[in-house]
Amino acid sequence: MDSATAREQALDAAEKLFYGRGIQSVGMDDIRGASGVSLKRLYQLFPAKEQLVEAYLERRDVRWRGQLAAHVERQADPERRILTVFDWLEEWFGETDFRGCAWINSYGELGARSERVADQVRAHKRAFHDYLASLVAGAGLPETLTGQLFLLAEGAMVTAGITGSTRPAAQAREAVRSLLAAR
Amino acid sequence: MDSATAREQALDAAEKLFYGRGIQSVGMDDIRGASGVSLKRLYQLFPAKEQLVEAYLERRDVRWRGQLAAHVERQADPERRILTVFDWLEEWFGETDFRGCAWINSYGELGARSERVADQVRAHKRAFHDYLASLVAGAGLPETLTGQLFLLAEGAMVTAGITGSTRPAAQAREAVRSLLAAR
DNA sequence: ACGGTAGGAGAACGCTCGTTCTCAAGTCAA
DNA sequence: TTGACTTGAGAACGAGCGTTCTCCTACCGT
Repeated sequence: MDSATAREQALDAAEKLFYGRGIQSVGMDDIRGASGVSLKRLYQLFPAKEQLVEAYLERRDVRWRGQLAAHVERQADPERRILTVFDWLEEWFGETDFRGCAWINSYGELGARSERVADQVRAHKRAFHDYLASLVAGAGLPETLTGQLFLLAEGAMVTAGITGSTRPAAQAREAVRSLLAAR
Repeated sequence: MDSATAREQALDAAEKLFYGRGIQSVGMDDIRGASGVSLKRLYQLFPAKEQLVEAYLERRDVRWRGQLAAHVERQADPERRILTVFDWLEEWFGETDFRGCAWINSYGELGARSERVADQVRAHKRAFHDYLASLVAGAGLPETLTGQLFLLAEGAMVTAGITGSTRPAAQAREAVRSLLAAR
């Protein structure tokens, strides 16, 4: 097994376990067991657990935002695009292994102790916020809407994570519809 | 020192440390050091750490909702009351030791491992949701508004916690104003 | 004064887990 | 074939921490 695939397998296992059970309750030995990558190899690729955590969050960030953007881009109408964000959230919330927002959860777990993780969470949220801002600008809507959409999306993510329901997505989408109509 | 005050001091220390640094990174010995309550006494009062965590979350829940209600009740106008919720959030976000919502953070940390903690978080959020529902009903507004207010409040809490800014409260309040005006 | 109880300080125990080490097996160039 | 190198399996190490235990001191009723 070459380095690149070992790295991918390690990250696949890390993502599944960290996201599903929390970061602190998953040991490096669990990662080894789930990935088939030996401890020695793991520590060659990621000299400490924290770096594996960072790599996990970063890879997931790229994928998460990529999938959202791919879904939204299927819509041509600029105003529809905004609503489609919440359709995508609803699909995500419905996945069987959905357990809330990985970054919000990581922040709750490690935000107070690891400045690197806290920075990554802030960067991810800023990127999501900026993406919403681009959709708002693309629809010719006032900037002030961006923060409101963002809060509704964040509230939906955290609530869906805690309750296990997909309903917050629909509620947020209805709120967005009202906000759009009010203009 | 009698049992009741030892219990209060233990809970005071637990709340300060658990909320400020996260639950898992605070040891029972830290609680002893901060409270002045000996380990023996601590384990008489709370036979295991998990029960101290539960007592911390429960006491904070009662206080948090009590303070919110006390603040809101100073407003007579039913519609103003709804907006006042977000004024109170803004004050809370501005406290120097504010570090996000204790329940959202606890859920991120322990939700996957402790069913008791997860239940307490869900109960707290349900109680907050029901309180908002009572305000909405008191103002004669449609029920569907409740979930939207709730999502805005949750989004504001989580965003203020991550960014350290009070701004999400004002943004959420503006969104609520729009939603109220749209009726 | 004195025996008994409670409480405190902190050592001790046992487990988990991040990280490193050992050792044997496999690989490849010469 | 040989010898240097890499790798994997898993033991070992060391720290942190939840929990319990030991021992000593202080206080209480008689």
